[in-house]
Amino acid sequence: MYYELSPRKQAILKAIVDAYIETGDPVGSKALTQSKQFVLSSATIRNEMAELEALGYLEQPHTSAGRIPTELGYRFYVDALMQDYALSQGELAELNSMLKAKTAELDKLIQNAGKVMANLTNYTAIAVKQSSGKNTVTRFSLTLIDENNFLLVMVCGNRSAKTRFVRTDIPVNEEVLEMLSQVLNNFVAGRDLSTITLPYLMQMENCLGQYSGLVSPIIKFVYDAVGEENQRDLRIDGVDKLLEYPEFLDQGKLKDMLGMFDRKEELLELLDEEGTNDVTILIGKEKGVQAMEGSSLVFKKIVVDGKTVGAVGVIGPCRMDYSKVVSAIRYLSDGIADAMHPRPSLGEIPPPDDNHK
Amino acid sequence: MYYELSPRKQAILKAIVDAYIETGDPVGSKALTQSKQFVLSSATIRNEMAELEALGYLEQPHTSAGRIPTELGYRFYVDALMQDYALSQGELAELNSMLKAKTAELDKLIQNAGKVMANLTNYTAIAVKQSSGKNTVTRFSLTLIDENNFLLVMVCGNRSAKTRFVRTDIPVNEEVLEMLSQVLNNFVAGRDLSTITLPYLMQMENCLGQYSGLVSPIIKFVYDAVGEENQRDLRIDGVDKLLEYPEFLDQGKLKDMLGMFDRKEELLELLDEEGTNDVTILIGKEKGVQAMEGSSLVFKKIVVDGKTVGAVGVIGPCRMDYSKVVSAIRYLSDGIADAMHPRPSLGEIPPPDDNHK
DNA sequence: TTTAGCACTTTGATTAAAGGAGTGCTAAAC
DNA sequence: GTTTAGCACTCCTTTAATCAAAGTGCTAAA
Repeated sequence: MYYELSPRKQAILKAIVDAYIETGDPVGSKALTQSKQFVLSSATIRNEMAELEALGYLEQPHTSAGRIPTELGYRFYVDALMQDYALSQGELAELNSMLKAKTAELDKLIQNAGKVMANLTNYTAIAVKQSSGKNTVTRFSLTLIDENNFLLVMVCGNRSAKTRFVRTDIPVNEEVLEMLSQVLNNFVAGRDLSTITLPYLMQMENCLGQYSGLVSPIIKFVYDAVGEENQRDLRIDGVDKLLEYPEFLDQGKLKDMLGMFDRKEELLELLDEEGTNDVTILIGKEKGVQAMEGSSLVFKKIVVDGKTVGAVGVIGPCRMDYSKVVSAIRYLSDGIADAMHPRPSLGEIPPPDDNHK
Repeated sequence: MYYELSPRKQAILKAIVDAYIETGDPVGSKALTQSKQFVLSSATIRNEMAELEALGYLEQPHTSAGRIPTELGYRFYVDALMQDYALSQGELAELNSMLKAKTAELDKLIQNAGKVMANLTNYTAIAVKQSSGKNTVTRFSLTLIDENNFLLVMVCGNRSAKTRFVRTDIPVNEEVLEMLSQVLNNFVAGRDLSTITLPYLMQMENCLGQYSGLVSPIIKFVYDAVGEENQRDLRIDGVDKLLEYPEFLDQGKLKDMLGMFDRKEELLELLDEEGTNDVTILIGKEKGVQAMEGSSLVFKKIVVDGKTVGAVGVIGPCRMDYSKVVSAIRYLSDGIADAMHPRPSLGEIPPPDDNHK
């Protein structure tokens, strides 16, 4: 698809995107000739720009403004034209000081990553602790608190556990809980989380005799817990950075963004983007999310021992300093993975056994 | 301080604040006479307004606009003039549906409280789970996973639970865990979290015989969990609601707010505001926080058994529908407290100082 | 194929004028 | 003494008009 662009067109496109990223003003033919990098007249450049526009890489805000890149233009830029950015000493120092902090705790690392990222790039940062896709329920454990309250613990295959306090109007005791626990384990233990649906859980009701009244709260909690387990913890830092970019002064855009930050699900879906294990760049509405119009999301998964444990990234206007952002994200994501990897020390979560039991 | 206001001045002030809260436009003398509630000419009202301005309750955006309340004006309004707002059927239903969810888990309740609050009031909601300094460990529960792994669950007095996977090189089985659990419960259950220090935990080592090797990961976990439990978790919902109020279109204000939401410490400090146990209203820069200029924070602590376990509130423009907000917050805060500590007639949760086992 | 030249469009900033809202003050009425 | 009608004044907002700047597309020549 891209081969249709002559080297000269590519060079012009690159120059336009670079300039637009830097200034935010539409760039005209004259500005390019003045930058000395082309020995062409503005008229020639105008012709090329007109063709780039016809091909869909550029657009004009209005008849007589300069050109700005379209989503396709940015796409081509990041795929083929963008140069690597070498992080400065100061930037490296900032990133390292965070990574060197003596904690191998993923939560903390990811939390800090967001802050550092927002600070360094001057875009809003996102950081997510991500549970790996396939997960099973290992077992349930019920702990009596008093006759109207017990604690439900759901232990998952990926070494995580969810707890939930359950209040019940039907008095319970150790024996009842034992019984309940067996039924629950028979029904749900060992199953993949995704196969635990509401209708499936309903079947439990029959097995509980006089305690079938307990089933509905429990079903709800199991269902919630399953949902929660699939829910990842998304942090967003530096929301106020959005305001530094005029594209978000339009209050409609800003509202879209803030709404998305609030809801989070949409954002998490975008982060699920499979594919590459390197930095992923989503430009504008590429993935069909309306609220992303005019914005780009750049992120990289954090992979430890072949498992995705989270991701860090940045969200900002399409007119984003991609090369710097990509370098920073790559460095940070890899750095966190490194920090997580070594030293199996006390109290840490052990690496997953291939089989237990 | 307030006695200097004649009843008529108070009525006029109230009418102005009410009108301004509703429309957001400065209100002039004519508008008040047209509202039929005063049998006075606009000239008389103008005189009163001029005096109210001299006293510091009103101000004019410019020479020939109407008047708007000053911070002092709002203060007097909420302290003395504001009428109670009766929540509508629909609003009550919304609040109740959240409270009725059969979970006594504070985290979830507070999480949902924020969402419901933002939705109901149309202002940005804040919800904080505040560990009261005083929290106790109710009990421990150990669940075997396989001979080298078990799950440690710590149940706290304030209805929260922490879990941790423990891997051990010393093979364990149900009996060992039972024994461990007893030792743990003897040592730690019922104690205030703040009294659980590292040296104290170390003493456990002696009681465990051949399993004393297990103690160190457990100690680390308990210690971590205690720390985590003391951390306050501030959630902010409905940030995009800010954009519905023209006072935040001024991008400076908006940036201040978003910055404050990002940092959180400042906000947490404001929430620490002691004093009343009812709804607290902070207007503008009253507490010396620059970023709060033009904004108000309304919140109420959630108190269970005399202990503050969190708070819910709302943040928005000074021109806020205080009466509705206050009603909603009061209802929700009390409702959560109830849900955490249901009526004793059901004989449910024993007060935390009760003996355990 | 490239370029110089030029007419054309659109934006943004500036200015001027008109309209509106609300006030403060004065003097008269209650 | 209080209240009110009347009126001049101030300041904001909107609209329209003008002007300069920026950038383009097109044509014709190099």
